Amino acid sequence: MQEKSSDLKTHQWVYQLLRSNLLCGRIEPGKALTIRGLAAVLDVSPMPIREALHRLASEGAVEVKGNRRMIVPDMTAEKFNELCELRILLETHAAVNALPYIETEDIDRLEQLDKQIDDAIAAGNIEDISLVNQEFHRSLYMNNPVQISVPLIESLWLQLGPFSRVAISRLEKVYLVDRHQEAIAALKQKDAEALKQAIESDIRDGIASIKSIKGIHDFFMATPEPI
Amino acid sequence: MQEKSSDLKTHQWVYQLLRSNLLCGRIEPGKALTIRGLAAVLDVSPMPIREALHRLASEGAVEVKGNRRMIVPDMTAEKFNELCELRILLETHAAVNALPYIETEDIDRLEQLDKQIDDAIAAGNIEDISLVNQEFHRSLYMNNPVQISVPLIESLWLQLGPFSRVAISRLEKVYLVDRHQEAIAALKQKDAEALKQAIESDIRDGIASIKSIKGIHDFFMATPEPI
DNA sequence: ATTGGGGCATTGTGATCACATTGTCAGCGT
DNA sequence: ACGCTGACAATGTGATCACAATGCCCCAAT
Repeated sequence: MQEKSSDLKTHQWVYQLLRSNLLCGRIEPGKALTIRGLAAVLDVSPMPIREALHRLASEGAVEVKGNRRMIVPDMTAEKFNELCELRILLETHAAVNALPYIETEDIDRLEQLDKQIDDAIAAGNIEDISLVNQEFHRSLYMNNPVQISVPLIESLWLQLGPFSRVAISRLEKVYLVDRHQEAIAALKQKDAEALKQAIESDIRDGIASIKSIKGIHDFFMATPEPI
Repeated sequence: MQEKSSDLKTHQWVYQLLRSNLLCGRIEPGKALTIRGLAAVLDVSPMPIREALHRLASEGAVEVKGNRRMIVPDMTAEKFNELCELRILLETHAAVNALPYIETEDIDRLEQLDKQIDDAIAAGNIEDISLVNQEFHRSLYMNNPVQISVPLIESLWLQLGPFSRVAISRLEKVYLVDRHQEAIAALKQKDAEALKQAIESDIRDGIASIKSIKGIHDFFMATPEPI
């Protein structure tokens, strides 16, 4: 567990902590979260936990069940498809709209991040793969000074995160056609259509590899597993 | 001010109250919101206000400035364009994905809502126009049992709401090609492409009428008004 | 008259407490 | 042995309090 940075409000620290743990899947779907429980673990009062948890709930990262329980939502096949479709819609839009603002130093940073992803894949560090991959996408989209879409995209990531981890951990090997290289090439050529295709392919590759997992249907709650 | 329904948590009541006031533009851009101030007005403790305000902040409806002040964000021309583009992306997607689930009784409800909009326009009730129009769109998209996109769309509405009101109030007359009728016709025929076109045209009509307002640039903060 | 400083008011934050509601489980009755 | 009931534990919620930080404003000094 990371130390709390001193110039950060407690509720922000809690939020970022929970958020990053959800994004990289360290908190699993179905996990129950209680205010007092987390307060005891993190050694703060229940108040900042409430704030963080409610914010995550409003972003769809946790689900408030009935009147008492908060859990990390289970994934269904339909939800998964919809989340991926929305990722493609929003992220291709965000990428194309960031394109005019890309400088060479931004491309350098993206190449550096892509290298970090390769390292994480080589090391088999699933949590780093998720986090650095998200950082790659985010630092691409953030070049657009008008930031409306990134929070929406991150909401999708939050909902996909916990499930992705359990899914990816079932992959024997994370193969990747390097769509990030295609995206970087498109950035260098200022080719919006190629960039859009690269981002969409990148996302679809992830979907395809998850769907190729044997027994993946066991992880979808709403899809009754075949006998 | 509406009475608090008894089976509603206080913070939910506050949230919905602020939210609907933002959506219909009853709270203007630049308006400063303080926890204690609202607590005094609504006669509740500061705690549920904090919750509601922070949630609205995470949805982009209010902006936390520096360390102390919370204000309703000002609109810029660039933000406005991006918000509208994202509305088109997400809402056409949501409409098309809701199409398979539309029953005849759903269409009845939509026609009823469309009629309410006409009444509100005839009465010149700007707040009702906004609220009922949003209800029309929402009740269309909500037919899809997989609800991921609606919260994202509502976040866009929240950011557009306060600005729309001051803009629409400058329209001498709210003319409307009735795109809702086109949408309803597309629903009846189960024509996805026509539905998509109707929704996109509906949104673009709104943009066009706002952009046609003389002196509209005075409302965009980032566009310096001519001397 | 203008400007800088100091004190007061206001604000957000977080801890603690009190309370209502709900889940859980032991113990009793059948 | 099974089911119901009542009490206790746990949980979310909201109010109140204390505190630090920031803004504001009046007053004094130049």
